[in-house]
Amino acid sequence: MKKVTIRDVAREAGVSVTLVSFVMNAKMGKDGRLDCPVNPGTAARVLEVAKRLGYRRNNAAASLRSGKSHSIAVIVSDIANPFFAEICRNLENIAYKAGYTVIFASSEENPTKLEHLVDTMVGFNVEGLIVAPCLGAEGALSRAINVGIPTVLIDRDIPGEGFGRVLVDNVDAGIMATKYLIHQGFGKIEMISYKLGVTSLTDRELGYSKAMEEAGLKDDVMIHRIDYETEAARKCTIEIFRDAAKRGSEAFILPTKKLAMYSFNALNVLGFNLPKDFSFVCFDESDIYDLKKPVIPHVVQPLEEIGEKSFNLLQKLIEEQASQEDKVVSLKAKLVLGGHFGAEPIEASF
Amino acid sequence: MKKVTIRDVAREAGVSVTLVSFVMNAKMGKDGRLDCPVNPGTAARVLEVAKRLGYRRNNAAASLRSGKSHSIAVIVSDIANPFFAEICRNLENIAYKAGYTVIFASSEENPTKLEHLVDTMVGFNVEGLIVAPCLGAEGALSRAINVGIPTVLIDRDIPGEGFGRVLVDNVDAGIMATKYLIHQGFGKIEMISYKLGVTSLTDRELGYSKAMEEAGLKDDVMIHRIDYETEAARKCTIEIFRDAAKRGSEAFILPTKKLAMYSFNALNVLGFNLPKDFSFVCFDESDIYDLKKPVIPHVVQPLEEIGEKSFNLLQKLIEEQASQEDKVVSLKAKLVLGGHFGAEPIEASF
DNA sequence: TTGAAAGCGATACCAC
DNA sequence: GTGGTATCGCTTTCAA
Repeated sequence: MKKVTIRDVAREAGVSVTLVSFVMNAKMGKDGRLDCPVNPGTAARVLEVAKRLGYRRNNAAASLRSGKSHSIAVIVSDIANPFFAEICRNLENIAYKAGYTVIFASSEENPTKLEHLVDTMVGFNVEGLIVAPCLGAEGALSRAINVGIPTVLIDRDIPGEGFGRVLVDNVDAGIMATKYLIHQGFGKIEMISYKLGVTSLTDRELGYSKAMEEAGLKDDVMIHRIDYETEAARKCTIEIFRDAAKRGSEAFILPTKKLAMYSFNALNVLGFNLPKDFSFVCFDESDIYDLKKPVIPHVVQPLEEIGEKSFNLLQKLIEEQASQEDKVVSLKAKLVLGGHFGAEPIEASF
Repeated sequence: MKKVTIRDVAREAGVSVTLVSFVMNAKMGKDGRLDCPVNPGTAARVLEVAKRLGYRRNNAAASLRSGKSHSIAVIVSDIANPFFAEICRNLENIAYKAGYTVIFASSEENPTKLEHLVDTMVGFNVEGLIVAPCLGAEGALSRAINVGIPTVLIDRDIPGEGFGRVLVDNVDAGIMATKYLIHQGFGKIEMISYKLGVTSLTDRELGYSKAMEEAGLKDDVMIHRIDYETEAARKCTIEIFRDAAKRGSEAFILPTKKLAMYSFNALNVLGFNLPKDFSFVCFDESDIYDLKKPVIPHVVQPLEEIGEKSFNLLQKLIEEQASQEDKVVSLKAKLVLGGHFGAEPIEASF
């Protein structure tokens, strides 16, 4: 019931605490023996006693003394968002293999909470941070950098020196979605977006506009910007589609999954059908995209790569081996045209 | 760049470390003043210096000394599963309001990893654990209990004394789903499940069998058990439905979202339609359930309640105020028959 | 190979 | 109200 310390183990095994510390921290050499300056017999005894007594190292003490914790923190803006959840999962896997423990936390798009979380994490002596910054995160994250905590930004960019960055090229994603529709023969292509103003969205908008202009469709550019996740936003979407039919719109780009859901709902309510009445290019992943026939084209981000690259970068940063050009990783999104369930997804570049 | 300690603040403010500690831990009283035995002027000076120097408390040190960390750990079996992600989000919200920081981790259904995580968390001096145990978790969790770490089990049950438990009544959920279909006039009702053998699934199977027997349909009970998330499992599902048509089956209960997805896929492949060819009752939540017309009946678990109740129970456990009957919380699942998007979901009890 | 002893940065107890 | 100081459990010299 009460805590077993290194001293208890030392006393019971008849050795010094130093020895116990050595043994407990030794890693297995390739020859299956502990690579530490301890007599194998002694080591074995220590191990046995530690196990018998149920000893567990107190990380707080260890990390207080050593300044290392062998753990990193990942702070996303919403852990319940499958997009982030999947990144977290991959990240955790990679980090685990590298011997790091990952602590997750969710800022819920709340800068105060984010600040609190950063403080807590830094207080835990985590060796680095991977953060999907919410609005207003600059202050807290700059401070983290300033006290020497390596920090990698994912998904959204914010201004600031010293951050590592693993970002998806959202301008390219927007261009790709638009070009695909143009290639399909559509001209009256519109986009529904949020008023939010985060880089991931504004970049997609930019890509859309660019591609339209390049195709000589500048005058047909139409971006509807609705509120972020409110009931009004859902209703607003219905109105957009009601008018769209009158306007003769042919296709829509829905730059987030939620926007796609609002749109499906609108079609349902208005009695429209895909692809008879409109063509869509959606973003992210949804059961619906895959199950519709034909499959709804959707742009997916390389979640696995985001997890992997961000951890690798952070590790380099921690070990102070990151060159200036290592510090920005740009990834490409992919347009998926097929692949419901078992079938291989068909990827396309436009 | 280098770390600012409590001593630096004390020296700079011309007071003792004790004073600084008092001030840094003081909470705001309702009168907007710090409720600690410190001269307000002194306190203000300390606060100012702390801010100017960029002081942050070192949690490792604080928790080493006090044995408290004001943080809890939540370990789920798969953080990328929306079911768990949503629970985590709710949990975090409640805990945050109660002044606790939550650390999330994912065991990836791997008992070794779970053990490692429990050790790390305990090492961080977390004050309690909320765990969705994977298979083989008994050992690690019993040890946690034995060293006095309050632990609450969610989603799945495992044997063992001392755990708090917040579980959904899955037998009831199975009964509810079955009764609904019977009430709709179906008799040839089947279930597709996994070979897995975790309580959440076996209880749903049990509920199904019970309800069928009660309705005098004992001879029609048919449970197909497929492999867990393999390509073979998906294909197997197709065969099940091919045969089902010949057999004259009328309805299916799909006790997880993934099983529902396999089934939708099978219908697609075979050219069957809902509800023309079969009727479904699914589990969990999916964009598809809501968007189909009519909405596909599905059984949902009270995710918010699971988060809330498990934290509350853990807090009681930590404060040693949990009576024996507090330690088991049983929640009911709900059958949702309508409510795509904005509309209020229609709940039914059968 | 082994051990003694000096801290890491807070808190908590006790004096003043 | 304020300050001195003994820990918390571990890692890490440094000597033996």
